[in-house]
Amino acid sequence: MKVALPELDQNLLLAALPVQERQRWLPELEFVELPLGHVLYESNGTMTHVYFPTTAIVSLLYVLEDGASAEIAVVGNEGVVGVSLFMGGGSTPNRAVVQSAGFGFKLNAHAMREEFERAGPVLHLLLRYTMALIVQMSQTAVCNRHHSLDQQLCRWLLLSLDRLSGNELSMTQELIANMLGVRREGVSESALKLQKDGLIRYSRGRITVLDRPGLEHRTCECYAVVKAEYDRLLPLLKNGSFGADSTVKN
Amino acid sequence: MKVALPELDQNLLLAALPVQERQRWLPELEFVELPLGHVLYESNGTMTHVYFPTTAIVSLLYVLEDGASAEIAVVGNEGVVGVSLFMGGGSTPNRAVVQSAGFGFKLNAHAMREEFERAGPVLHLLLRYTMALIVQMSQTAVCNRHHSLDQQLCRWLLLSLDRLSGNELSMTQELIANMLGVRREGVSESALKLQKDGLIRYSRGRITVLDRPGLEHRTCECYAVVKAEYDRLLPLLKNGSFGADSTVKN
DNA sequence: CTGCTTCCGTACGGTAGCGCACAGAGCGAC
DNA sequence: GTCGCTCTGTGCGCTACCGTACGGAAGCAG
Repeated sequence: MKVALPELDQNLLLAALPVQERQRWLPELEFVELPLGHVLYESNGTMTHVYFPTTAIVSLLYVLEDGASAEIAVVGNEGVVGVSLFMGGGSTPNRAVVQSAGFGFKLNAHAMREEFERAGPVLHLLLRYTMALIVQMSQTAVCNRHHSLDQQLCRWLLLSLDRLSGNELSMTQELIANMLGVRREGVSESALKLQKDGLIRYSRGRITVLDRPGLEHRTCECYAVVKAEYDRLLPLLKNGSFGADSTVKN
Repeated sequence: MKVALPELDQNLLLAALPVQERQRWLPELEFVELPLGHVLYESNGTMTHVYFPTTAIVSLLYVLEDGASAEIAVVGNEGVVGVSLFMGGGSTPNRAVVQSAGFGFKLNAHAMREEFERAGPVLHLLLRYTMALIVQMSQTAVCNRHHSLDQQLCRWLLLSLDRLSGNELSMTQELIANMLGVRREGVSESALKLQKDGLIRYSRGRITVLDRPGLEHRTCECYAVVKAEYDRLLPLLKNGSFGADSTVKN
């Protein structure tokens, strides 16, 4: 019973797989490097695989006709990139791009669909994750409407931080601006405020978070809502009894 | 074989049900009136039913702590309200409120889940619809970020129009403002521009659309993208062969 | 007709973020 | 070193939208 591959458990969805499914998937899963900026899917492009990030973070970006962009949601080791493969349709008008370099597993579309069709615990797991993703998207929509750049930057930093180990992220202001759909100069100003107040340290694409509670205090409610919803929908335990009792009440 | 109930076919999802499922659902479906302003779900509230609007339009609103709000998505006769019932979780941080009075069917949670568990064609139908909903949400997010109120108003009018028969909608500027998450005065100004240019006529909560192509010309790309995606994912034919061949390629 | 309520038009100062332009600072290449 | 590139700070006018306030118009009730 070779259920080795310790990297597997770094992705919470993979970690939650029941033993049987895990066995089935093992030969199909491919451990890949996900370098910064790598585009997993282009908007409306064909999707040949789904990705389960372990240490990487992937942004779902919407790119408008004029080139302007905005982040719709972010996926890290808690999730999977490419839900439309099993949800149906097979493509979305989004671009999926690696926001923070790292690794992950990829699984080919066929295997994914086949597993999904079994309608077993994996289906429910994936659907519940998708539900969490929906919540994140809708929160992004209101946040874009109502909250200040200062608040959104904090939210973004926290969301990224949650998906990384350590308290440092490498990210230029230019890239953050693309994600948030704002000007680089705006990010510069907001980041300076945070730096002046000792919450972060910033230098040429390296951000060190010094005061996480401080960030949480400054951000809008959106961060907490999204986090709470992920925790509620995906109460993933590393000891992995998740697949067994997979139906959330209500 | 009593597959009567002509109202059933007014909701495209119900219309697309294979005969067998239709028979099973009939005794469970309840035809209800959905008056303007009626709240189907409160944020994070328990959901006892899902709703299939026929002539009504339902808005999924996010209401912030300070009372500000924004529309996340809109559901009419093409869809179903309450996806989190089958997706998992059973609640969302959204409020579902009737934006345009009309009718619809409601189905209790138990029946819904039971059907979903059968993992038949209905599951795929619902998931594909959910995918379309996701696209709408993400489009809303970018639109909120990048497009002008003028454009968004046009988009909103068109989305509503698509879900109604006729070219008239009854809607105060106050309500539209709540949906778009802007000031009423802003809506007033934008609507006036449209009126001056002869695209709509507005009077005390009644909007008559005079020049639909004109609206389409003024709106942002978001409207077309969402519409195209709905058409792609839910190519529903009224002659209802949809359930039979329910797997979209790719 | 009178009065009340709802809905809509308008005005005005305030501000967050944009577009643009440019200067300095860190860092690697040579 | 020094050149060149990337990344970051800063300034300035501009626009869209906000908050607030008020007046008028349409419609309903008596």
